Amino acid sequence: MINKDLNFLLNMAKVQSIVSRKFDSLSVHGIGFSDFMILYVLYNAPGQRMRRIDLAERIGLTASGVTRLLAPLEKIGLVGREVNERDARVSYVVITENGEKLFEEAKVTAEDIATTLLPAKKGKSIQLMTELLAELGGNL
Amino acid sequence: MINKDLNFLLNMAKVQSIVSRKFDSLSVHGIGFSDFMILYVLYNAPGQRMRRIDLAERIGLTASGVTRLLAPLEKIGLVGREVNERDARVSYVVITENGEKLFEEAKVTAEDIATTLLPAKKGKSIQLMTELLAELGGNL
DNA sequence: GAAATATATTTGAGTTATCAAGTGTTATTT
DNA sequence: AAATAACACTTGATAACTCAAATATATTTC
Repeated sequence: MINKDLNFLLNMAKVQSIVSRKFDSLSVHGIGFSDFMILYVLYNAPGQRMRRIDLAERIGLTASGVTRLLAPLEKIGLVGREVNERDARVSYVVITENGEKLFEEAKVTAEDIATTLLPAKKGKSIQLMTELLAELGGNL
Repeated sequence: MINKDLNFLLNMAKVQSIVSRKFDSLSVHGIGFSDFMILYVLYNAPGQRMRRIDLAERIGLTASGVTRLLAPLEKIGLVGREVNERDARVSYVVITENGEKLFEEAKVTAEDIATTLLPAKKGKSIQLMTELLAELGGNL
């Protein structure tokens, strides 16, 4: 009916839709899936800081999307903003202490949800899929 | 840093984001990714028709989302609406002749894009991932 | 058979993203 | 050094969803 590649992409879209809805409905400590992703990346970034554009690239969104996601996170104090002395175009995003704390808590919940969602005994499949995703740009 | 299951889900989210953006920017015959999915499912449904709620379940969206996606598709004549004589709550979605025609054209483009996006030689990985996705509800 | 419950769909309000265009700054030409 | 291009980011308009509640039927229970 449809080739394997397209079939794969359609099914990935469907699964992603189901998974993200389940994640958000379990509402991991008041933040959404993308917010969690941002905190995760910042938490592990050298100096806990990144340029907005690099952050966007890293999580697979556009710069615009990142600007809009960060605004509320900044407002509730999970991230902060720092200028670059050498280049006034750049403004770094920094994870705050509160952001780190919240991430550490949310991480536990998120891992739980992930493990619940994924069928056990699929360790090897997950490994393979993670490798394939990495080749598709999923190198978070 | 983070367990394998969660890492997998984060990477899937990222890849999905990249893929769907690429798909939509190539604008497959004026319809979006989800629209394409709807036409695909209807095209292959017995009688080319489905209840809205079954369609929603099938593509991994909510009934509400389906209602909103169908409205413009109906307006441009790619799908139609039919009542169920036995149950007045139900209204079937039917793919129209124009809808079928457009799907057949869009399918070619979509398959091309999918194949371009996925690295060649990954036949076996795709197979495995498709199987795992099926276990996660990705049985389109 | 009336009342309570369940089901299919739509709607109102809000969220999370997009693209294209705008702003301000830096780097590169010429 | 003035003009041009490139870059980082934000903003306005819009799309594609979500959830919770509303509407309109059907089905079950008593």
